[in-house]
Amino acid sequence: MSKRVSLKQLAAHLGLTESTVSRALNNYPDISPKTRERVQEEALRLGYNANPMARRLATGIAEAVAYIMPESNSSISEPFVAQLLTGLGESLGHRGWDLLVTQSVSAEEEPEMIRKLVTSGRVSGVVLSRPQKNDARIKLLKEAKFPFIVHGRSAESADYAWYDVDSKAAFIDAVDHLVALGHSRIGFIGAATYYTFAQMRLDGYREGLVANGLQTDEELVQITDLSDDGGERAAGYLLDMDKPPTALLCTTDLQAIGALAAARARGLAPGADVSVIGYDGLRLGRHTNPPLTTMAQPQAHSGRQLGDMLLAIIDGGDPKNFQELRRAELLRRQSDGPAKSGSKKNDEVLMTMEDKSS
Amino acid sequence: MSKRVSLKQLAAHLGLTESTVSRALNNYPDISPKTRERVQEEALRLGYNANPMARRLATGIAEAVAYIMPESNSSISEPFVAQLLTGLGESLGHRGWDLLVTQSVSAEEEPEMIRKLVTSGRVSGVVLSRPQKNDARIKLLKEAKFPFIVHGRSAESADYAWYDVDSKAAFIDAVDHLVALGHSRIGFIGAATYYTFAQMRLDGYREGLVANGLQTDEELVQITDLSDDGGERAAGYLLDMDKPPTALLCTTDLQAIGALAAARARGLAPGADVSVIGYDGLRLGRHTNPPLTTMAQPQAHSGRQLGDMLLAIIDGGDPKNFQELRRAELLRRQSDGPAKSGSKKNDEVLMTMEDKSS
DNA sequence: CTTGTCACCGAAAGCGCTTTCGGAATAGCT
DNA sequence: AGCTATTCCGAAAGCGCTTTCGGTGACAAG
Repeated sequence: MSKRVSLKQLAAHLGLTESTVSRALNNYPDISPKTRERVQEEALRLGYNANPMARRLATGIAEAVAYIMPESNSSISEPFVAQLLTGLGESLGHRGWDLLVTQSVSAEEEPEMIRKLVTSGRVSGVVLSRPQKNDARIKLLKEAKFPFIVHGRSAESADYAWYDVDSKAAFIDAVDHLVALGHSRIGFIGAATYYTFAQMRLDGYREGLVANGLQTDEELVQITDLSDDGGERAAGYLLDMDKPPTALLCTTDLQAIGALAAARARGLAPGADVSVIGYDGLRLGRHTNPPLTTMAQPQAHSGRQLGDMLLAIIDGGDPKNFQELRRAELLRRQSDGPAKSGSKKNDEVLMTMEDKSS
Repeated sequence: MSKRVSLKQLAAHLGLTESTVSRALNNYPDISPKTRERVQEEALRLGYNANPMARRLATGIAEAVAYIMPESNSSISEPFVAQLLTGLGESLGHRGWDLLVTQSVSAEEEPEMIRKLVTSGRVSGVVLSRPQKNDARIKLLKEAKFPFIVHGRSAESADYAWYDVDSKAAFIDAVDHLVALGHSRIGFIGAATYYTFAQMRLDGYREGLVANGLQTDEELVQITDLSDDGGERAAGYLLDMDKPPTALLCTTDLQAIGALAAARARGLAPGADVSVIGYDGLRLGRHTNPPLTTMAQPQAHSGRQLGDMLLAIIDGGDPKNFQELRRAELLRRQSDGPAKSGSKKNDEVLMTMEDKSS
């Protein structure tokens, strides 16, 4: 195992001062190209690597970024963490920075945790996810003028950096789609609306109804928790109504999967007897019964994107310039279909749908 | 925002030296209880927190641990990362240590990455997952005498720390179960056997057959990749044989989910016409068609456990003393059932099964 | 009253880097 | 040749802690 070689040793090898060597390695302009090259070659040869802690202490730069994991009480609360972390790590890796992962013990202590993280100087920036509408953490970070970026948005999102998918638009699209299929009585399965994403999806649902000239029956919106069980309960309630909805729009795929179960349990075939649409585009939706139609969000490079944006902010960029809104797309599998009532009308509609997708 | 207060300032407030204050805070025995208390109170009052980088530089302790993420090319390759990270973070949090997440760009560069991680001094220990049978990283870490723990095992697992589930035993159990259901022609869907877990599950399958006096038909074992698609392909191949197996044992739930799809595509009802058993105990298996029977591994506290064990090793514990083997348990849902041939015999068997589980 | 013994705190030297500043050598100009 | 302007490197002071080592005062023992 190669022993660690210090700056001092490297300098001795070269017959130079530590300070000169340091500046040579850091590309200071006051070092002659010749010695710079000589130094860098020798550094490579000896396998020199600056001690990060020493550098961080001297420069005051933590060279690290923290990702705040969303509370994982609901098992698969954030289905894409692994992917996200990979992307973040990739982005940070280019600079040789570290990716820290932290989570709050409880929601109440989260602001305090953030404060500690910020003042401790262990990180140069923070990535937040699943913000609430009025998120104390965001407020805190803004006041502290600490670099951060949010995966998602809060109610006031004008003056900080974020990366989000326009789930409101997605839900409008979903309603449009269902209406085009002949549905007029559409149920909504939501989540606690202190989460911005939950609120936005509900807003999209409502706007979609209005845009299509449909009445909004408040009985049809059920707020529950973000799990399959929650979806199952809510769907059960809706389907057991006297005049049940013919379609169910769910805030997450996980809820939608639960809704599928609720429908089947009542002898209803999702896709034929009742339409169920989720949101996320989870791959596992391909294997549900039936395969789940969903609004698929572009997940591919979000981690990479978040990382790059955050780094730009840390470098002094104005957070306001780093806001990116992506769109989700309808991914039709088999849990949606024409409404049961009118048949001729539906056929027409289906054709227009196909036209649309082609 | 509370400005950072330095040791110097704190010392000035107290009319003491930095060194005294430092030792008071670190509970050195040569500080009188009275001043120790006074110091600690004032530190709390002023919100003093030592600069981590300075402390780490001075002590030479990185106060951090790295989790090496498995390559996530197959999307849900490690379904439990979030949970694992939560547990690890919890364990480390008690000490105020950081959790770093890294991943290798490519499998080839992974040893080099590990070497960098170790020599850089950024972490005090490492958590590895998904080891290969002859894992270069483990070899490296052992030679460097660097603290680490493995989530899983390699071929030679005697002299390092690990936490694993006995998937070999699990697969023996699974075979027993299928045999008890009357199956004698059992297919196996595996993964590349350079992964230890893949090899062990295959071993379990084979041993289970032998133990039940069954022939091992090498045609019945199909190695494929760790995805639903892989499972689907392999299952398709097996089910299309002239004399197809009546049961399919899959290395992961994801593969099993694919196998379910393959069966359905051929008009076979999993659970009735063909039995499919997975491994992992993914929650989403509750919602497949039909719900997936699986060998559920105890996942609850593995992260916590790994963290605690690693810390103990970093504290000087002998790695050999930190090896923990857990058992997986059969979680019967609906994708398994009696073999189609003999009926009377199956009924008997089912009764014994129920006895067993009660 | 002296001496030895603790208990307790201060002084100072690091930890391994970065960065400002100044100064010697060289180059550029008249 | 004389002077200023560059170019390039060394000296030294940190960054904010920890930790060893002495040294002072108090106290008990002689």
